[in-house]
Amino acid sequence: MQDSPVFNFLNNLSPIEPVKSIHITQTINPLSFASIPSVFTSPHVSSLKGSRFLKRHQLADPSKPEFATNGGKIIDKNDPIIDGANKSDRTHENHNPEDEAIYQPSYECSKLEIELGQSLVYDSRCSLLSAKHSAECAYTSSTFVPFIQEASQKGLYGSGENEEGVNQIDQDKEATGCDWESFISDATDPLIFESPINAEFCKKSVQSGENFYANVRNNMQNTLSFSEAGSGEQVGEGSETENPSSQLGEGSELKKIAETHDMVAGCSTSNPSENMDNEPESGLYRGVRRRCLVFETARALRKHLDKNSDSDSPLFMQSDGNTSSSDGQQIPPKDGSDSSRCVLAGIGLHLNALTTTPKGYKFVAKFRPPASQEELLNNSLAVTMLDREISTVENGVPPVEDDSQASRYIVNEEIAQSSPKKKRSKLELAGEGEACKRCNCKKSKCLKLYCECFAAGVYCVEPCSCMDCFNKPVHEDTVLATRKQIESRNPLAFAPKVIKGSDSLCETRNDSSKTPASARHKRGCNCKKSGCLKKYCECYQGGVGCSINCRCEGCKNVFGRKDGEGIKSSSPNSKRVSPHQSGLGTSPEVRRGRKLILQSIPSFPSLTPKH
DNA sequence: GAGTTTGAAACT
DNA sequence: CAGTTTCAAACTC
Repeated sequence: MQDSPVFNFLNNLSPIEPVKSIHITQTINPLSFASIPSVFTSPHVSSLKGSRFLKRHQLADPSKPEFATNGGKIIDKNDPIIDGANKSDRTHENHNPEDEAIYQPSYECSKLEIELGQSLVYDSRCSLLSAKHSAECAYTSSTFVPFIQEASQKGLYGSGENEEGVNQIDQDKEATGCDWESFISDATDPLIFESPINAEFCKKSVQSGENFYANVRNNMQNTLSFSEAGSGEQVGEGSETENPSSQLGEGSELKKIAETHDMVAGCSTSNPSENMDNEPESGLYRGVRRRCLVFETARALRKHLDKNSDSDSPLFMQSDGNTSSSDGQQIPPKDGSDSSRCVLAGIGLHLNALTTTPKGYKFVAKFRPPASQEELLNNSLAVTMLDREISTVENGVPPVEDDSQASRYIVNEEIAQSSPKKKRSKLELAGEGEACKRCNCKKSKCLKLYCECFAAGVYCVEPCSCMDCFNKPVHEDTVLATRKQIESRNPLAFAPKVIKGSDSLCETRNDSSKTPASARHKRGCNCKKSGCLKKYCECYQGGVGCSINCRCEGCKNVFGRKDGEGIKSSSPNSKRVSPHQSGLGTSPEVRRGRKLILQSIPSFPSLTPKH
C-alpha cells in the first residue's frame, strides 16, 4: 500500500511521518472517514456525509424538514461511472481548491488511515456501515433474495429477477473490466469490505432518491478503489461523469433495484448462490452481514414499496420521517417482539463488528428474512438507536465484539420464534450459554449500562427477565434520551468494549501473549479477585488479553496477561485511561487531526441539499 | 433456584 | 478523582 501513488502523494503533502503506533490505532476517529468524503462530492463522499450525520437525524427526528425529502436532486457532479481498472490512477484530479481547503483538515487523518493498513480501513468502513448506512440498505444476494421473493409475492417482481440480478454481476464485471469476485476474494474481511458499499448505497438511494442502479455501480467501484488505496484516493475523485440518475426512467427503477441488489451481492460475496455453511470461515462474516443487511434491505425496500404502492412518486424520495419507519404511525412498534429483538441484536452485532473468537466458536449463520413489517419497523427503530452508537466511537479502530456475541445473535434468531422454555434451553445449549443478550434487570429499568441489552444497543425482548423495563421500542424516546445522557457523560459508553487494535496496543506485553487479533479491552479491567480468569473480567469475557490499560491484580488472563507489575507501578498511566484519553492518544498530530475533523462536521449540512 | 461473589457502572 | 454504593452478571451450591 505504501507504494501506491496515493500514499506517495499523501506522504508528500503531509508533515506527518508514517508511523504505526498505538496512538494512531486508538485515535482515528471514524468521523474522519466520514468527514473526508463529506467534503467531496464523489459518491462515497456524499453518502458518508449524508447518511452518517443527516440520516441519523432522519431516523431520530423525522420531523426535520431538511431531511424529509430532497426531491431526488442531490446532484453528484463527481459521481463517476468508473472504469474500475483505472480508478486509482485519477485519484487527485479534478478537485477544486475549495474542496481542497475543506478537505485539508481531515487530510492528515486520511493519511493515517492509509497507514493503518487495509484491515483497519476496512474495519472503519464497517463501523460506518453498521450504525447508520446499513439502515436502509442491503446488498448481499442472500439477504436480498428473500425480500425479492417477498416482493415477488406481492406481484412486484418477476420470478426471474433474482437470476437476472445474479447475471447482472457478470455483466457488470465485463462492463467495468473489474473482476469483483477476484478482488473480493482477496479481501481479508468481506464484511468490512462491503460496508462502504452499503454506506454509499444508503445515501444515494434512500436519502437522495437518485437512481439506485447507477449509484451502486459507482459506489462499488469507489469502494474498491478506496479499499485498495485508502481514503486519500477519494480525495481528488474527479467529476468526470454526471450522475446518471436522470437517464433512467423511474418506472424501471424497481427492477433495477432488484438487479442492483443482486449485482452488489454478487460482488460482495464471491458466489451469490453458495451455501454459507459450506464455507464456515467466510460464512461467519457473511452470515453476520447478511443478517444485518437483510433488515436494512427490507426496510429500504419496504419504504420503497410502500411508497410505490401509495403513489407514483420517485423511489426513495422521502426520508424515514415521511414514511413509516420512525414513522410508527402506519405501523406501530411492536413492543418486545422476539423478532425485533433478534433484529436488533443483529444490528447490534453489526455495529460492534467482530473479533476473534475467544472460545473457538464457529459462526454458522442461518439466514432468516424479516418476518413482518413490524419486524422491519422495530429494526428501523433499532437503527435509530444504534445510529448514536457509531457516533460515539471515537477510535478509528474497528469496534470489535467477540464471536460469542455473534453466536448469541445467531442463536437468538433461531430461538426467536420458540417458546420461552425452548429459548432458554437453546440458549443454554448454544455457545456455552453465550446465547443472545438478555437481561435480568430489576432496578435499572434497563436504562443503564448495567443492562446488557441496553449497553449492547438492543431493546429488551421476551427472553429477558427484566422488570419495569423501559428498553423497548415503545419507550424509544426515553431510551434515546437516556443514551444521550450517558453518552454525554462518556461518549464511548456505547462503543464496543473490546476493540480490535494494532499490535502496538500490546507493546508492553509479550508477543506470546497476544491474542490473534490483537484486540484489547478499550478501558481495561479492574479485576481484583477473579484473576481475569472468569467472566467477571471484561477482558476475559471479550476473549482478549489484558493490556496496559488494565489495572487488574494477579492477572492470569489466558488470552494474554498484562505485563508484570513493574510496568504497572512505574507507569504514570497505570490508572484507567478515560475514554477520551484513549480515544485521542497523545499524538499532537492526531489530536489536531481530530479537532479539525470535528470542525469540519458543521459544514456537512451546507453541502447537503435542503428544502 | 437461591444465595454469593465479583467488578462495572453510577453516584457522592 | 477517589471512595462508596448500586447493580446485575457470573458463579457456586
